[in-house]
Amino acid sequence: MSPKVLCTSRDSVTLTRFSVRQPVNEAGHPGEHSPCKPLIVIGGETSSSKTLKHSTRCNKAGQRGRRRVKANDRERHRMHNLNSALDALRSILPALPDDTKLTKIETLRFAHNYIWALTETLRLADQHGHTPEYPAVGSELSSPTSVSSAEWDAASPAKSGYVTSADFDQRNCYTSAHEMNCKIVSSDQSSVTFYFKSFCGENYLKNTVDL
DNA sequence: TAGGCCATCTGGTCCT
DNA sequence: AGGACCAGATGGCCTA
Repeated sequence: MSPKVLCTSRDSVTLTRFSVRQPVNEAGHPGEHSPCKPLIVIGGETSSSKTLKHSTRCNKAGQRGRRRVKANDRERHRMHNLNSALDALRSILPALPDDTKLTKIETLRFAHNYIWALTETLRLADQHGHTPEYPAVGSELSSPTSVSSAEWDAASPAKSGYVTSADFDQRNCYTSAHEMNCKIVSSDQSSVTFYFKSFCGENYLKNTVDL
């Protein structure tokens, strides 16, 4: 499952696996508009307006239809912005080995785990008396390597300063539905190695950060 | 073919 | 009144 970028619609990205649907009117026929900007006219029936009452009703329906079209456009735009933000989040997460694109929920969970792992790394660095050195803006973070589920299961958390994500959540009065998604497996004066679940299939990742 | 994921439409609610 | 946000419904595409 690796959709490819097809086209941009305003500030958004459209994916080939999700062809932009033509709007379907009440008769079920697709519209004739540009694929990147579906338009649906609702309540815009034309009438010979035999009576003022009928005309008023049609005008109200037409106004309602125009409002609905505008609202649809705003909603589309809003969701595109949301997707852009998710893409931005994906772009700063470590690349997966097979370059698989994370789904929305996977992206959020992966980010949660990754932030936790990095937070723990900083905490351990501080514990060892290091001053964290942040990479220059635009520089690449080290990419994690793939870990088998067996290796994940076998990995023992580091004894020194080890904290589970569940502990982390408790310290912050959170409850976590998914515990133990990260493991600090080793830490010494010079580096911290952690495993974390990517939430993409059965992928487990390993990363070592130099202190 | 079923299930997952997604984009879009839609009506409701809240806020300015 | 109009915009932002949200959740439900719908239907298309893809994969196992």
